Amino acid sequence: MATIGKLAGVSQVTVSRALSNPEKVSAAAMERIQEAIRVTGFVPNALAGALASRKSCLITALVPSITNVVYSSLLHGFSEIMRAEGYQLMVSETGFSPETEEALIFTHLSRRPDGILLTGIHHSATARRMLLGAGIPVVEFWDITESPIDCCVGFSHTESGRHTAEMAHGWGYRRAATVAAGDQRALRRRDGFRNRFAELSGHADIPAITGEAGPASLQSGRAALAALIEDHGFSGGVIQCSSDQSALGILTEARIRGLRVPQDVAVIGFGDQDYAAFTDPPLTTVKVDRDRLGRAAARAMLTRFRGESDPDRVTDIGFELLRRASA
Amino acid sequence: MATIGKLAGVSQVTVSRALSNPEKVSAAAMERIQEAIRVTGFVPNALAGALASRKSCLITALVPSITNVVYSSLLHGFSEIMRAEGYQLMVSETGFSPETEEALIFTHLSRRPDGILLTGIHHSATARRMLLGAGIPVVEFWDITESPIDCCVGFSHTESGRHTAEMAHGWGYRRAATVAAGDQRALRRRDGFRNRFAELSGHADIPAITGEAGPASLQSGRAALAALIEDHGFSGGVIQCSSDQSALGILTEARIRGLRVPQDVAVIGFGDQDYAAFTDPPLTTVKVDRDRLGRAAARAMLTRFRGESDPDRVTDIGFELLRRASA
DNA sequence: TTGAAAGCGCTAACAC
DNA sequence: GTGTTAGCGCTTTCAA
Repeated sequence: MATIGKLAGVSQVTVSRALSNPEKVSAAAMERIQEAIRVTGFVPNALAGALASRKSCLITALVPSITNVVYSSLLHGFSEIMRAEGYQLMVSETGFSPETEEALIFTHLSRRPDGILLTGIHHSATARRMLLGAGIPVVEFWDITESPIDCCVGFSHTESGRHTAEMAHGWGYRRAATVAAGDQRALRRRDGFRNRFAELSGHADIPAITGEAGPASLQSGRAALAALIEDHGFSGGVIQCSSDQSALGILTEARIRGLRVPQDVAVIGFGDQDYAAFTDPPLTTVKVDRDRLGRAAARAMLTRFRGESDPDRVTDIGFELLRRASA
Repeated sequence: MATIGKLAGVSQVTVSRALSNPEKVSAAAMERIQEAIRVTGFVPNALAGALASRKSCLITALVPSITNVVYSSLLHGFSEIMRAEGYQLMVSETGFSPETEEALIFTHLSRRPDGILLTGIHHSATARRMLLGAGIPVVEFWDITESPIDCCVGFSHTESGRHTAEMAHGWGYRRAATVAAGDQRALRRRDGFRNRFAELSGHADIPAITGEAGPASLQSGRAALAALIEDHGFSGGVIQCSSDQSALGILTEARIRGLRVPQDVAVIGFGDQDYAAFTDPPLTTVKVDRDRLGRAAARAMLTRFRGESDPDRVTDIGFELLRRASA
């Protein structure tokens, strides 16, 4: 900046102002400064700027996995809004591990972000302490709780499971099974479903296949149906899956085994992936408006930046069970 | 750090050393420092550290879209290795737009990353100038060229199209069509295919449906087959698609129209998404080892950090046509 | 409208 | 092993 200033015949401070408060610089000086910038290819150092102004224009996000469309599409919507406001996003993957999350929160906080976005509402005690100590907006998304660190926007996973059970029971299903990935939220959807379906149907024996924490794959869905039939004596009914991926696997395995969907096996997925409407048969699934969620999370953060008093701490964006032909 | 020092009875510099060169600090001092850190919940300021040391431990990446598994899985592999070496990743989406890319390169460079990762080999002149001026490693991935900015790792899209044409012709197909998204690389795969297939079959009329730049969707695939049949009089043969997504759309539309795959319509996708082996029929598709690509890109960058002389400028990781039942 | 001075929180180079 | 000094490249006051 000093160099630019020399070239333009002004001081370094004026260059700084030209970049951040253009209206406070005379047109003549402005022109010479811009010319000097063009000639030199000057790129300001945002690190120094952030250090001096205590504003990094950086938002940090932690998600379990970026290859999972559920999270990446959320980040997409979120970052789109934040970028329009001048904020950049730094993302890391926790791989569904609380320990990794804790370590990453420390690393991220050391970059002095203006805000932080976290997945889910369960964080280690140390993590909570660091977050609180950082004194920046924290938004937890994809789940809700009455006691967020700062604020949260999402929906109740337990409720989505319960609702799925009620609808399935309403459609006449009397037998059920569940296939879930091992992560916190998938398990709560599963439990919500099992408890409610048991209440309604009077059958407490609802076979459950539980995978590892981590992304469910089509393969794991296929294996799950095989296990359900061969190891658990599952002989028909509705299967609640924790993702559309595993639901697609079940559809595939069912076809290979000559089972009719939904007559012999009915399938309900979760996520409403873009292919869900085009599987054979089309997948009945729980849809969460991820675009809206991403935007709501961005709005919550921006509201906090503006320092508005008494902003909403918890935003429930709900879910919707889309009935298609698979159940 | 000064506060920590005071609590531990040492100077601020010793605290700094305790964190970055623990071996240069006495065990006694170390212990008191760590205790003070624990008590205060101190999180060092990486911004200030980066400013002073001219090393940000930040890698910046630009991809067209993070919701596209092709790119996100690459980032996943890349960041995994980089994180193990102490580097964090900042990602932004260009949305397939060169203008956006240029603007983002400027923004990213202002954060003084230690290296930058770009998608593809086509960048604006201004972008190239900025990149060169930054004096940091630049790795371009997902494509190759003889004249990278710094280095590139990927494969030849034209060649993958040509190879697909040769194989399809070898399998006995004599008629073809293409369905491509509008981005640079999809178009080169398409052109490679069309040129080679025309040479081999002697039929120069290969109907081509070209979409917008941006992610192809299942829907666009369905629409493409409809257009092929209704507008282009396509009456059978093999269809080369620029993604598995659109290929799945074609499979879907074919089933709805009562067309047999591959007898009436044969389909070849691109990407080998995780569901490709499980569609009905399983999808013949071009596979690129994305994990390997991500790792190769990371290795290229790390090699440059070590300042090794004469590192490989271009790494071709190739591709593979997986024949399944759809063609 | 512009500039001078101070300082953001750290690391690098040197002394002790 | 530890401390002192001098910046890193900006923004923020304050004064002119």
